[in-house]
Order: sequence, then C-alpha cells, then structure tokens
Amino acid sequence: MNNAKRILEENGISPSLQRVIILRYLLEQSSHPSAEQVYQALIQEIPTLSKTTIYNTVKLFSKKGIIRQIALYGNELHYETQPGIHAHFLCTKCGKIIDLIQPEEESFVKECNGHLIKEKEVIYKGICKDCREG
Amino acid sequence: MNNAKRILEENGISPSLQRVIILRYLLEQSSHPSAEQVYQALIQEIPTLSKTTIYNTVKLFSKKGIIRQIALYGNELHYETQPGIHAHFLCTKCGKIIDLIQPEEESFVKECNGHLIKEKEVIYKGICKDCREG
DNA sequence: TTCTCTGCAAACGCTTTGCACGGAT
DNA sequence: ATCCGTGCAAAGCGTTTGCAGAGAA
Repeated sequence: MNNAKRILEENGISPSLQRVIILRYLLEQSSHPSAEQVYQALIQEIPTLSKTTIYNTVKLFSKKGIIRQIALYGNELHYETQPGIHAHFLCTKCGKIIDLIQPEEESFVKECNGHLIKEKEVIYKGICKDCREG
Repeated sequence: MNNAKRILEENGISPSLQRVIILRYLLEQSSHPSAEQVYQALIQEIPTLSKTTIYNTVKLFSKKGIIRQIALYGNELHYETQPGIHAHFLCTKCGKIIDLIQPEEESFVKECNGHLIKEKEVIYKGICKDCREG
C-alpha cells in the first residue's frame, strides 16, 4: 500500500525518506499546499527537514510530471498531485483553494492558431461558500 | 483623444503625469507587461520614474478595475487592460504571452457549489507557433 | 495649512544557488 | 574512489513598506 514509493520507482526516482514523505503528503492533501505548508506539516516528522529539500523535491516531481505547480498570485507556488480534470476556485477573502469539477469540455483543444497546447489551467476567483454565509 | 486621462477621470483618479503615462503604455500593449517591463519602457520618457510609483499605480488601477493582474509563474505579475473575453497562452520556451479568443462560453457561470464567482482566468501553456517553426 | 503624490532606501517573502557533509555503490 | 541526496547559509528577485520631500488645494 505504499503508493508514494511505488510512484517514485515507476518514474525512475530513488525513493529516499524525504521524497517518499513529501509525495505521500501531497497525495493526501486536496488543499494544494505551498512549499511552506509542506514544510510546516512535515518538520515534526523529520526534524532535520530543510526547505531546500522541499524545493529540490517538488522541482524534480514537476519535471517528471508527478505533480503540477499552480501560480495563483504573484508570490508563492502551490502544488497538487491530480493534474487536469478540475479547475481551481480561489477565495479572495480567506485564501482557500477549492477544486471545482470542470463544467465544460473535458478534452480541450490541442492546437490553436498554430500554437501547441500542452496544458490548461482554469482559475476562478470570488467568495467561497463559507465566507458568504459566515 | 487622450484616452488614458479620460479613463482616469472617469474612475475618480487624479491624472498625474506618471499615472497617465503608465496607463497609456498599458493600453497600447497587447503583450501583458510586467512591472519591470513598464519601468524599462517608461524610464526614458520620465527619467525620475521609480518602481515604487509603478507598483503604487498598478495597485490603484487594479483596485479600480481598470487593469487586471495575471499570475503566470510564481514570481512576477503581469498586467493587462482588457479584462475578460480572452484567454492567455504562455509559451514555455520563449516566455511570450499571447491572447487567445476564448473558444467556449463567453458568459460563464456566476455561482458554483455555493461559491460566488467574480472572475475567471484561463491559461494555456505550450509551445508557440514561432518556437515550433523556428 | 493639510492632503496627495512621488520616489529613495530598506525590509520582506518566496525561491534558487553555492557548497560541504554523509551515505550508498 | 565516485556519485547522489540532503541541508545550512547566502544570494537573488519581485514586491511592499517607511518615510520624507515636493507640489497642489
């Protein structure tokens, strides 16, 4: 049942302790954590963990296509393990990121005006349910 | 024909020299410049221009809804004066940003799962026509 | 006077880079 | 011995903040 380790091996990445734990954490989350959030969550598990390792690791994972980085503002990046399929909703009040089922076409155009499209990212911004009610 | 000045006045912003020139530049561009690009383009026109003023100004314009900021990577923001209507294509090779006519629905859903949607941003990533051919 | 706008300088936050240590092969 | 992975420390880069001076009202 060690999913993270298996994924790493399938992608030709040697499954070090840090890599397994970081990937496992990202697989568990649906909240698209930032590097800082990954760090805060795992520093207790591995007290010697450094941010450099997190940056090294997510860069490696991105390159291999295991995770995807999302730029929501101009500052920090967020990471997710389920590329495609869904869009992101960002609450401009509380900062929460929520997955939305992509309402329209699942398979998007692969070419437009001669440009080769490899990736599509949809971000909605507004006020989330909790902030509207609360 | 001073469009920039008129837009500022319509939005209750006093049209200082710097504000007019920055807005005029943004209106002329279809390339979604970053703060740095605005600075480099206008420093010749106003040698005393500072980046702080550019940041102050684009923040003010954003707040008033005159321009829109686009987060493409995790680092810098880009600015555009034509909100809505189109999607953005980012070439991962040369970094160019190209407008695409939004192929699907023009008027998107305003609510989803109880979340109030105010803004939609679509980013395609891939290789642009020039990079494919060159 | 007071209020607004500008811009230098410093601080800030996220990320990358340089380098050295330790472990595996 | 070499190679790889980790992590401290410093640098880098885009942006924000503090503050003071100039100018308008």
